[in-house]
Amino acid sequence: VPEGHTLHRLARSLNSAFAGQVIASSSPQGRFEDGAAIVDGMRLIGAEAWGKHLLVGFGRRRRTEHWVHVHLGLYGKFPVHNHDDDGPPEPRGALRWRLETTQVHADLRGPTACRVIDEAERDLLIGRLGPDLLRDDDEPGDRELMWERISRSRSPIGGLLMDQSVVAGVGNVYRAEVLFRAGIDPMRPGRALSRHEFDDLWSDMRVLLRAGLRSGRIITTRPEDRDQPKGRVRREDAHYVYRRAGEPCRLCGSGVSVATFQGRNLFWCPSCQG
DNA sequence: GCTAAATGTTGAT
DNA sequence: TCAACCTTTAGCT
Repeated sequence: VPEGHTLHRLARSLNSAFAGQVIASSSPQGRFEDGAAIVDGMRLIGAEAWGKHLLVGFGRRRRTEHWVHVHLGLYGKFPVHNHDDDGPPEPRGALRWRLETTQVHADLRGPTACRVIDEAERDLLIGRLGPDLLRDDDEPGDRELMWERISRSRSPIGGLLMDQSVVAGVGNVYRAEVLFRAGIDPMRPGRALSRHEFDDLWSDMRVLLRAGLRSGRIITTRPEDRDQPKGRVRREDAHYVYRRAGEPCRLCGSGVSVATFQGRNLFWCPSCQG
């Protein structure tokens, strides 16, 4: 479930559960033993998301002394649970990192990255990421930077949107859906986009990401394009092209295509995306 | 009940 | 190009 919106939601839920609290930290699985021990007994100062990366700050007082960098990868999970006076349940399976207070615990499983870093490494990480459209501290210059990057590139726009140094937080679902909504062929070189097309793409990406942040789901279809326009959006109604290979396009009825591009499945409608 | 594939990235070959 | 990460779900039996 992890595109950018998931990580921002995770940062929120970690903050409401732990921010300002002294926490116990452990690695039942053992693969994060040393790191978990460093922040054990420290105060969790705050969690923040940058694209698909999560940074959790710890310190003895108010100042952050260590960051834990977490990346969920394809199927990592980091759910927060309440528990009663008996404490959290006995760890089961591969539990990389557990954070706990007397009331709540959070269990991290299956991450691609989980390591303790310092301020300099954090700056390095953030520095290699493109603008994150879900952060409210983004500057107008970010958009220009992204336009420069795209308008100078011969690479397909479908690849550029997945490049975290071009834009942070967009994944395979948003990539496919935002290009469909814009009517742009994923294989079109970045430099072949007009400024107008880019601006529309940028705005729509922001709209879709923010909707995902609000609802916790990636829903990109307009009600009138769904098979069932009313009520809760069913999973099979949520997207225009993502994972709909062979099915009829919601707009033109012709078959949705799929191809492997850079090791990932790319979905698009050849007739709507010119 | 079992298998394959998945919203991602890194590092080795 | 591929294995690793090791969870969850869809689809098939």
